[in-house]
Amino acid sequence: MPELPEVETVRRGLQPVMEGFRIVKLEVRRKDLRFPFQRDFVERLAGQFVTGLGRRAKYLLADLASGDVLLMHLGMSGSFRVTKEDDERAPGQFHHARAKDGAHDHVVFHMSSGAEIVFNDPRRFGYMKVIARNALDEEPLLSGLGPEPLGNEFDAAMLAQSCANKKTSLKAALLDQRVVAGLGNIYVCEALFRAHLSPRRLAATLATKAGQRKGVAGGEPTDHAKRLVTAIHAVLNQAIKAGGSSLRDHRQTSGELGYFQHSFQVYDREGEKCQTAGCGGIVKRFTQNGRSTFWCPKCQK
DNA sequence: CCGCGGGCCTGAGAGC
DNA sequence: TGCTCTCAGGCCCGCG
Repeated sequence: MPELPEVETVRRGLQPVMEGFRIVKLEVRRKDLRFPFQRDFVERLAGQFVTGLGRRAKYLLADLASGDVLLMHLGMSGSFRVTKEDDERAPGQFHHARAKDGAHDHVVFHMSSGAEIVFNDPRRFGYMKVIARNALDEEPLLSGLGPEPLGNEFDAAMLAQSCANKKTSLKAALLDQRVVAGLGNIYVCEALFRAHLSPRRLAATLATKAGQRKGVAGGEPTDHAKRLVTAIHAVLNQAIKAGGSSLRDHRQTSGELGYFQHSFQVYDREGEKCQTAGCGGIVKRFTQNGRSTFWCPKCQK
């Protein structure tokens, strides 16, 4: 479930207890998540010093002093919870709460910082994999990813160009991690709403006719493409500031809820009045490529 | 190559 | 209460 803002929130929560510390002990409580763990997974991580914690799209990447990188993905229901081992007996209710879903606590990192970091994932669509840093460029999980939506290289011209030859809807294009990496169903709906663009629109309409024929980078972005990039930036930055969105599973690593869900304007708001000033439309829902789309047919064109 | 639909899992909530 | 059905923030894979 986590999209870029949730993953970034998790990264910021883990960084202070992982970066600059050693993985004293690693518990792996099952043989697989989405994929089986590598045979040497534990031995390559146990005792290792973490030099940095980064993010690429919806992936977390922990750099190790050994030259390996630990790649982590939260799937739909993955989460990390941090507690200090030294205040372990303080919150009695904590142990109580943990016993409740302890069944899905699959991986536990015991850090030299004194932190205990538990990865919980009921649906097990998440996964972890250790890769040599110098083989990162050939890693199939990462190699197809498009630009970071908050990175410098992502702009209207680039978005228009990568949409120019697409035969899908704009909604599907934005969910395609090869076009832009990190958006998911919620933030695509929200960005399209804020840009007043229809999810049904053909993706290729973001480029001018000339740009579509040429298919050249730096070609001709339309005002629509500019508006969309602005909306994507805005919604992601606001969501990160709010600690992400907590619908079902996502929490900050401290256990606190994110609160961007209160700022959704269309997602999960079917039947509500459109929030665009003076619009008066009603938020509708329909299915596109097997996913729910929420939008206002009146002001999104 | 591209786009789509199925499948992977569990749990929450609605309706009966 | 409990059963059945639908749906969920993602992404890999096989098919046409």
